[in-house]
Amino acid sequence: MPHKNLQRLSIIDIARDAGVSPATVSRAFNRPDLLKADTLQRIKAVADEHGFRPNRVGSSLRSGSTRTLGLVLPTLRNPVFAECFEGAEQYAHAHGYSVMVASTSYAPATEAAAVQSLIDHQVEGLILTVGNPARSSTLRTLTAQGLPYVLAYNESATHPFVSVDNGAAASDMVSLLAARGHRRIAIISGPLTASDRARRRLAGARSQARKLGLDDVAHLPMASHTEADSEQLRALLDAPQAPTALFCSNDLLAASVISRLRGLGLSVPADISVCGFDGMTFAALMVPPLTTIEQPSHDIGARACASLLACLQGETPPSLRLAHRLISGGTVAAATSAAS
Amino acid sequence: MPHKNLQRLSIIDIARDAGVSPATVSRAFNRPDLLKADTLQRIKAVADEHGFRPNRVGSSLRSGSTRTLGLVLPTLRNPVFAECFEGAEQYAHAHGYSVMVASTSYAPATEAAAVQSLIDHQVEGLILTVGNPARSSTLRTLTAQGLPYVLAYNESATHPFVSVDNGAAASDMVSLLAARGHRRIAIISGPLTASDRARRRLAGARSQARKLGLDDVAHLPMASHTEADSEQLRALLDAPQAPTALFCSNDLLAASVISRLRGLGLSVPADISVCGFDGMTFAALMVPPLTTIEQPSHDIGARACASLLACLQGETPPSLRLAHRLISGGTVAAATSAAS
DNA sequence: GTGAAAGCGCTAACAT
DNA sequence: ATGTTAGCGCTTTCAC
Repeated sequence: MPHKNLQRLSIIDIARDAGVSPATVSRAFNRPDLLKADTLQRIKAVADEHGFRPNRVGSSLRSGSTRTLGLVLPTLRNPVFAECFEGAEQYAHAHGYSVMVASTSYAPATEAAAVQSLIDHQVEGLILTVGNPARSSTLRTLTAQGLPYVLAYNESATHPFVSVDNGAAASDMVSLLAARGHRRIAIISGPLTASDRARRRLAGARSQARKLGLDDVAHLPMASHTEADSEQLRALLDAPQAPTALFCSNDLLAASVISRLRGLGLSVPADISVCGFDGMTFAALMVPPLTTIEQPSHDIGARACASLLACLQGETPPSLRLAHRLISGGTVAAATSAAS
Repeated sequence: MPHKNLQRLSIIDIARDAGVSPATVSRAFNRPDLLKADTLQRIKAVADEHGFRPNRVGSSLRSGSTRTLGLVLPTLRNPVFAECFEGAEQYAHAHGYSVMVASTSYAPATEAAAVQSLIDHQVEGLILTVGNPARSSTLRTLTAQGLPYVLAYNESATHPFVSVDNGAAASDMVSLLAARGHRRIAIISGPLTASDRARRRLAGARSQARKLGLDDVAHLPMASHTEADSEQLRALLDAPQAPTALFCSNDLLAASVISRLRGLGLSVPADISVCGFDGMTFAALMVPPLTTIEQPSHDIGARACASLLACLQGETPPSLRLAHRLISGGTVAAATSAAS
């Protein structure tokens, strides 16, 4: 049974008890292959007896390696990012790394602080989702420091990333809506300045709408990324030439839109069609299930982690656009005659 | 503009440049009040010029304090736990602490590994949600090590915790159902062995059902915490004396149940009533909104963190049962004549 | 196959 | 108000 060790033991104590030098104890944990079998066994026995485990702080300081990665995400309350975290966490653990997460609430100041805190902790690299890679001072800081990083969800010409092709995905969704007979589509998003992804999705949707000869795509930006405003929705739908389909730039927002529409007395998809983007697990449980674009979030996290670890090996892994998948749920119906 | 500092600077380099001793640079960052204003300013200037920040690994090793807490949760994909994380993270940051999270997937082995990893990182204390506090070997390890910890969501007679009163909350829900005329209620849960919370909720519901003279509460345990099985549901509802209301032990499961019921051709609440437990933000966006018990998850995280920090000060904060709130959504209707 | 010794970056007595 | 010094726990040449 383990002794109560209030005062933590060190490698030196174990060395003394096992009748070896501290260096040998160190080897027992890091390069066990270098030791004679019975030396190793004796050391392990003593260590176990005391419940001893090497202090990573000492180890990190001496070796200059913390084997810890940083992960910076807007919010874990969006299940999409939570999945990404779990993907990254699992991949990291499987490869001997730990991860420290920080959430930024989409605020650049919080983002900068989070990254700084992670750097202070001597993380060896970062995975992050930022508002806009092109304007991110955080990213410039990282480059200046020479600290490896990989973006997740963001796309960029100048920074390494793992994402889906947001433009193509939005385009696919517009094609689906068009195939269902919708010609007047509106995009609902959060603040564009805080999300280049929403901007890319908007651009992709508009371009495809033009290509298919649909009406101009209206854009309704909300103050929040995840909450729709009833008044704005009502105004949009009361106008002449109101859209028959609402394409929301994320699933949480889509759920909010559907809920608000119901408050306005409209039913989805009977009165109006709605779709989202993200493919959070929950979307499939909605009644009816949400029509959306599924992003492989777990994989985005895992692959971003893989890329980052490759960076740490001195490689320069390519940016990745993983496959998205259009999930046809029950919130998009065939367009009927003009609504009012 | 910051120089490119590939080779990280140390306090000694800054000291040399600023013409002071290393100790003074250390004080500039930790006890700035001890320095003469212009010494401080000079040091800060030099540090800024190089983008220097003290290495926390060195600091932790020397001071014996990492100012980092561990947080161990079943899964961040349940938004309830994500909110808890954000509550803890915010509280910790506001008090100068960082947090390392780990998710366990409800697996005891993963839980043990996660805790060990956190201990290796020399966290100063832990907040954790375990399957069953009474049988948790992890908790025994922590006690043996003398490492402070606070449970979140769990209730226990022997371990410090922050939660709601699960039994009372379940009892409230049963009262609501009874008031709506339901006399045959079934509880749907995940595996009970993996969640003492589900067990407490079941016990609370049963006790209240007896008190109100309702029929015996049936219990239908699913293989997963968050996914309902259609066959099991069908069997339950096809039986004579089928329940008119299904009380699910968490919101994710409730959403799954509602979705499966729809697959069986049943509509909620017209054909059958369903309610959940957790109060995840998303529950309010469901159509109709889910009837559930709201737990103050953000607060549970924050208060658990506060309690843990109090432990670190040598205090012994009391366990806390925070207030829950019954949210009457639209998934519970008045019971009609016996279903079939 | 194992030991001795130096030092990673920092802080905390203890001096002055 | 600031400097000197020792050492936190560990890894890593370099010996033997």
